[in-house]
Amino acid sequence: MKLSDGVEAAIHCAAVLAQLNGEATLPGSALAELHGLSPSYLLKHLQALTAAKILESIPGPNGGYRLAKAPERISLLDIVLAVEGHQPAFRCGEIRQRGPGALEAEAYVKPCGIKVAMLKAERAWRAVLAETKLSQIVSGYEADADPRAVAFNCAFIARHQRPQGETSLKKSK
Amino acid sequence: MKLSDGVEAAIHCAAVLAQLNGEATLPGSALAELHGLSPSYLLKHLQALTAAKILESIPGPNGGYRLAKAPERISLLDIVLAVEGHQPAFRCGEIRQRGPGALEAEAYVKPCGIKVAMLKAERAWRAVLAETKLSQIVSGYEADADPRAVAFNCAFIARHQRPQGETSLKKSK
DNA sequence: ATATCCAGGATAGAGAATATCCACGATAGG
DNA sequence: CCTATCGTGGATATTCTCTATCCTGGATAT
Repeated sequence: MKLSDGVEAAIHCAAVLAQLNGEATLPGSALAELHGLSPSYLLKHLQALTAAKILESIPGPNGGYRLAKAPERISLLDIVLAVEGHQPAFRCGEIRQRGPGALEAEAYVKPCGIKVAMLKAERAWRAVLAETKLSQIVSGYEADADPRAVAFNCAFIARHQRPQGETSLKKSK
Repeated sequence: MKLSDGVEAAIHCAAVLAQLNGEATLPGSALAELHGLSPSYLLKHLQALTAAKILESIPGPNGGYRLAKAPERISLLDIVLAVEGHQPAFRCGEIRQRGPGALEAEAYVKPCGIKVAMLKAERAWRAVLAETKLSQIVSGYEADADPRAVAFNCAFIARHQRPQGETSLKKSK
């Protein structure tokens, strides 16, 4: 069992976008550069997050990505499901209905006990992810990470973010 | 994210072996036939369970598999880890150490907050699996499954199990 | 000795995840 | 109106794991 690598990248990106000012956006290429990831591949995951209404995308020059809602309302589960899909990790193949001794399909009204137990464990996993919000990740980062890393991140965001709404400040460089 | 199919087969097999009498064993080929699975492939998973000390194997004619300990002392987590390996589902790629603002490795003493959150969720998943014992799966099966299926299973086991310890009863067929 | 069974390595094949590329539509700015 | 920038989405190649099978060798009861 393995979560796809895209999950990690997606959470990191969402955490960065949570630090933008107001309606500002950040282009996908900047997110890729900041994390040292391939732009072409990262865009796929950003699109998945956009389709899941976690991010918003603004096309055109001065466009980019931003969060679609407050970081307190985005959970890690939202992000994981957007990237990984909604299928449970345990897929019951109904082995009990195979082999000699198999009965008609109608005989299997009660769900397989093994499936029930596995899905119960998965619900516990999802519950923890659901109560962990993006805002907690961000404040944890700002509190625990090396101040130099935080400062660099902050400056990088300030340098690349695009203010939205009106034609306003000129980018200094 | 997806659990390998072997997990489902392994749990079913363990549940069947839990229904054996005393020290009796059941050959891997019988387990494969009972579940309608390929013997060659199922053996791989049975070997993994044996290596994890969940099953015991007896070589030679009259040999086979049996549980290595009481079903109350075998959890679903034991089986899942034996088949899937002990690596967590979320592997932190230390994305935070990549990209332009990366610092020296010594600057990252505190673990990544994202990793911590993901592993916490995984611990919750494992905790539920750890407290679900094979004995519960078996009694749940005997209580909920179609009586005909239970009877067939029981008869199949009686027909194929191999009593151990002494040269005793002759198999009727 | 022989037949039965498990152990474990070698080896394909299938399918998913990873990684790129390109044509297209949208939009801000000149 | 033209152009440069940016996201969308499809097509494609590559890599890797899981799935599945086979075969040799070792152990053991008859």
